[in-house]
Parts: sequence; C-alpha cells; structure tokens
Amino acid sequence: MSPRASAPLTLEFVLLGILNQQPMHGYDLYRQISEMEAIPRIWNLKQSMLYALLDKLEERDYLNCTVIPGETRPSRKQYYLTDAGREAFEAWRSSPVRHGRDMRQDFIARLYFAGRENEEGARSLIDQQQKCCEDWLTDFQKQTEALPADARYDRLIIAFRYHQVKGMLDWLEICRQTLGN
Amino acid sequence: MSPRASAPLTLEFVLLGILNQQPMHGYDLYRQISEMEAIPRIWNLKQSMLYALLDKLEERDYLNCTVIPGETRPSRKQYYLTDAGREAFEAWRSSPVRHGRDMRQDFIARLYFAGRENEEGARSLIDQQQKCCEDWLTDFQKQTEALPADARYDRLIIAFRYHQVKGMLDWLEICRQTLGN
DNA sequence: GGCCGCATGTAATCTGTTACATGATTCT
DNA sequence: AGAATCATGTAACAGATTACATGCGGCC
Repeated sequence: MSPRASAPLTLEFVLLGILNQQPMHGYDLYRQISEMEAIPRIWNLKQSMLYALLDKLEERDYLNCTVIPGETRPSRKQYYLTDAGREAFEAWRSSPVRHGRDMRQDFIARLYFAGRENEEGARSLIDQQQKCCEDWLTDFQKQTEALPADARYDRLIIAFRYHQVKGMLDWLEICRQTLGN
Repeated sequence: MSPRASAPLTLEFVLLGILNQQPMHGYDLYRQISEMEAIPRIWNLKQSMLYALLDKLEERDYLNCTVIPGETRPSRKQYYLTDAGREAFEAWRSSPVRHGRDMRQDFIARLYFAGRENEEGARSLIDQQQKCCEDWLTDFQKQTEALPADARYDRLIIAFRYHQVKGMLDWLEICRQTLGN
C-alpha cells in the first residue's frame, strides 16, 4: 500500500491529543481508535503500526511511559505526554495550517481538538485560518498578475487554487456558525 | 524526503505524454523537464529517479527503447511508447478523475495533454469531470442527510468537501471559457 | 592537466507498512 | 482441548529516493 503523505504528521498529533485527554497503553488506545469512525476510515491503522508510532513519539520525547507490570496479564506501558509533547500539541492545535492542501485533514483535526478544549480556542483558530486564506488569495492575485498574458495553463492552475481557497473561506464561515451556538 | 503520494501516478503519465509527442532518451528528457517550470516545482525529480521511472515504465510494457550506440559518446536509449502505453495514456488523458483530491495535480495534467491534442478533447474532459463533480455533490448531500443530528464534526467534514467541489465546478467553468476561445 | 558535458546506471538508504511471534489467561 | 482476549513487539518487505560510480571526449 502507498505510504501516507507524512508531511503534516496529523495522525501523530491526533494520537497525542487522545493521550493528552487520557493516558493509556497501546492496546487500549488501539481499541478506542478502532471504535471511532473518522480515524479508521482515513488512516487504516494496523495494530503494529500504532506501536511503531508510539515508539517514534517516545523517541522524539513527546511521550513518556510508566511500565505497569501485570500480575496475570502482560505488562502494560502507560503513555502520557511529556512537557515537550504537550507544548507541541498545544502549538499544533492552536495554530493555522500554512498550505491549502493541509486543510482537508490536518486543519479539521486541529479544529476538533481546539473546540474540545474550549470554544474560544476554536474561534481563535478559525479566525487565524481565515486570515491565512485571505493572504493566500492576495498572493494568488499577485502571482496571476506577474504571469505573461499567454500562460493560459499557469493561469488555470492558480485559478484552481484560488477557487479552492474561496471554498475554504465559505466553509470557515459555516464552522464559525456551527460552533458558535 | 517524504515519498510522493503514488496513487494517481500522475508523473508517470506526464512522462508518457512527453515521450508520446517526441521519443527521447533519458538524458534529453531530464534536461527538457528541468527547463520547465511546473514539473520541477511540483515533483523535484532527480536524474537517477527519472531513469528509475523509465525502467519501471519499460517493465510495465508502456515504453520500449532502441539502443543507439554512440561512436564517441555513451550509447543512448531512445524511448518510445508501446501500443499498450499509448492506449493507457489516451485512457488517462481522456477520462475524469474519481476523487476530488486528484483534481489539483492529476486532472490539471490530464487537461493539459487533452487540450494539447485537440480542443474537443479538452471540452469533453471538462464535461465529464463536471458530471463527476455534480455526482459527488449529490453524494455529499445524501451522506449529510444520513447523519444523526448531533454529529457536528462529521457534518463539517462533509461540508468541507462540498465547498471544495463547489469551487471545482466554478473553476471548470473558467476552464471551459479559457479553452473555448 | 583539470573540469565540464554526455549518458547511464548501481547500490545503499530510509521509511512506512505488514506478517508474524510470543505467552499467559479465560471462556466455551 | 481449542479459541479468544490481553499486550507487546520483531523481522522482513516494498517502494521511493539519494549518493555515488563509470568512462569518454572536448574545452580552457
């Protein structure tokens, strides 16, 4: 299977977000994730893959764990966020995405966790992202103006992005209304 | 660096498209590509990577080559499309993409080559893609209606895609006008 | 002599992902 | 006894990407 585009590390932060709410060991985390709808549909996460991700997050010092020896069961590793992990997660959750292509999954995940904490966080995130989108739009306009008159396809490419971002702005307005009441 | 999402194989078809216009050997192809704007910006293709792709396409019987021994220079492998390759490329170029996420790069590449051949091809492609987008929209509506009333985030996710596809439809209209005159 | 252009490739690497392994316990 | 649950992990694979190798000839 083709590897997921790992640039935004969305899944990693989602894991941090879940463990931030409640520390858990891998097996439990896997069961909880499997019972959700969004994550299995989007990421198709295998059990051993989850353990690999937890290892990776531990190596990067975002997670730490206390080994709880099981008397009758195999011993569990209870994962919880380090200070660095919490810091990274907070930064992720409260900041907008820098590329339009990250809106589809990464921003929505951020919004989910931002809104879960407090309503003001979600509103702030939406405001910031709206500002970004508007910046992108003006940037596209400048790029178009700088183009020679006969560059039809380059124009179309920029126009595509322009309309995508337009759609994002409309959608952000809906987000504001949905989370506002 | 993160591997490109290989699902749509856009780059491979672009190579086929270039070689379909004019058979070439790898070194020339690499130089031509390097002088373009779009491809280096999007794909960051290294020379040895291009040779690997050409090998792959040859293994899949989309390309064939005649070895031209150089008297003073190293011998070159002149690549040209096989019947299967031409067939696959034509099918790619004249059919719409099935997922919204493939519009950004894959569809635009298809449109580029479709419009390069003849204007009617581009128009047909746009029409087909428009139909697809409209189908996606009705599909989103059905999905939203099937959702429980309290599933706010699931609703937002679908709404996001809805607005993206809306933007695509607007853009397709511009494509039609741009390529129409 | 030393460097650049031509032209192709091989070998290693990195990284995500899957298949499989372990081993004890409890349920049927 | 056999299957399922609990809980973690190892080892291998696959595929993309990079670093490096080769070797000749012409140019400065």
